[in-house]
Amino acid sequence: MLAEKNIQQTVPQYKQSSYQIVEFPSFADRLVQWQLAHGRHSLPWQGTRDPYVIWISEVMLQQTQVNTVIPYFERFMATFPNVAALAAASVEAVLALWSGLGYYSRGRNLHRTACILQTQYDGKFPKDAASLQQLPGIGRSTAAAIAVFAVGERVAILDGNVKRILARYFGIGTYPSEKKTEQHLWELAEDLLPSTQDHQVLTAYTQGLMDLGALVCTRAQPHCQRCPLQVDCKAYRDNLTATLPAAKPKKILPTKEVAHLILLNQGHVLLTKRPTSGIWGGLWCFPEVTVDQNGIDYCAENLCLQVERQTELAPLNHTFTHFKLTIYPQILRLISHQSSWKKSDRENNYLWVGIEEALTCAIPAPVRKLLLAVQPVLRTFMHE
DNA sequence: TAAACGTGGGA
DNA sequence: TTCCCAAGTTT
Repeated sequence: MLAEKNIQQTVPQYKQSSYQIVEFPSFADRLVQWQLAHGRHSLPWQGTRDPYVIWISEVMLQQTQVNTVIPYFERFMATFPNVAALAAASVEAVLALWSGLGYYSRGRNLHRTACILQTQYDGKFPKDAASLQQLPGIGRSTAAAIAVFAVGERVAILDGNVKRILARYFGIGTYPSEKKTEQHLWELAEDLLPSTQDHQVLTAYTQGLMDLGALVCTRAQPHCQRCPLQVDCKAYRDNLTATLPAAKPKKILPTKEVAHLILLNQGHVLLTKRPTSGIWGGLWCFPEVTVDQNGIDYCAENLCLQVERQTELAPLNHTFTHFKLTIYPQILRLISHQSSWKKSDRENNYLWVGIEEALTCAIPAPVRKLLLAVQPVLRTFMHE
């Protein structure tokens, strides 16, 4: 068995009998055995030690749930099967596949890192977590995950799953992302690592933390009956699983309002590329103006385009992590015989595209929603 | 260091 | 509806 040679950490209260020494399996041993029997083994990025595959999956999984990631991962691997293919692509092509997944700096950093690997590392990945962590978009926990799964390095991860498991197991009542608590959790995570260097054990252990967090030690209504750590879990003992880990301090989200101008002409829609910094960095969006700006005037003054008809659409609410946005969309149908209408082009960060093609571009989720809402309207126009 | 950075699902 | 937050990193 994989873990039997690794029974070293013990739970003191179980070996205090002077009549017989009962070695109770360590935290790590119980987790490893549980993972092998009950964990996930068939996710699309499992069963390989290819660091490229592991890297892409780990980055996609940052702050994103498995079921959301799977289709994105499949598309991404089919299009960019290796570092060379990713490095050879444009950032825009990468962001197009990232469209809808959120946190777009992840996509930009993925491309940056692929280029760095290609030009400075002979297209290969460094073999240790410390080196991996120097690459854009790879922090301490992601670097550790890649190093464990790819080469079996003995390093600790600390993601949301691990924070929740440890907060409950040790009965830690302070907010896990508060600096001092997080430092403590990193130390615990390192202390709990299996003492072996065995690749398969370290993989099962690391995967076991994620699987336990996702399947058993869930945020709401954890399944403690099925937990291999239940016997010495402080939160379970003290009936605190509902209150640990401590909730994030609440903040009231500010609300912003903007108008989005959906310019239509001859079956095409106008998109403009947002600056790299800020929300939706590097993505194609509708021209955005303040709610008190007149869309028709904006078109005339800034784009030299004459509007034939203006139609307001229902407001669209979109919530980010740090603010709420209400989008007031308006369709602006151009007078169709303007010689200059298609002059806006990629070099100016403007792009006229057919609506089907627009849906394949690097666009954020609300723009996709609006494009889908506008599709039938556009067909009506085409038939007039 | 606190804040920026997306989106969708579950309760 | 509203709130919480998920395989975090960067600035």
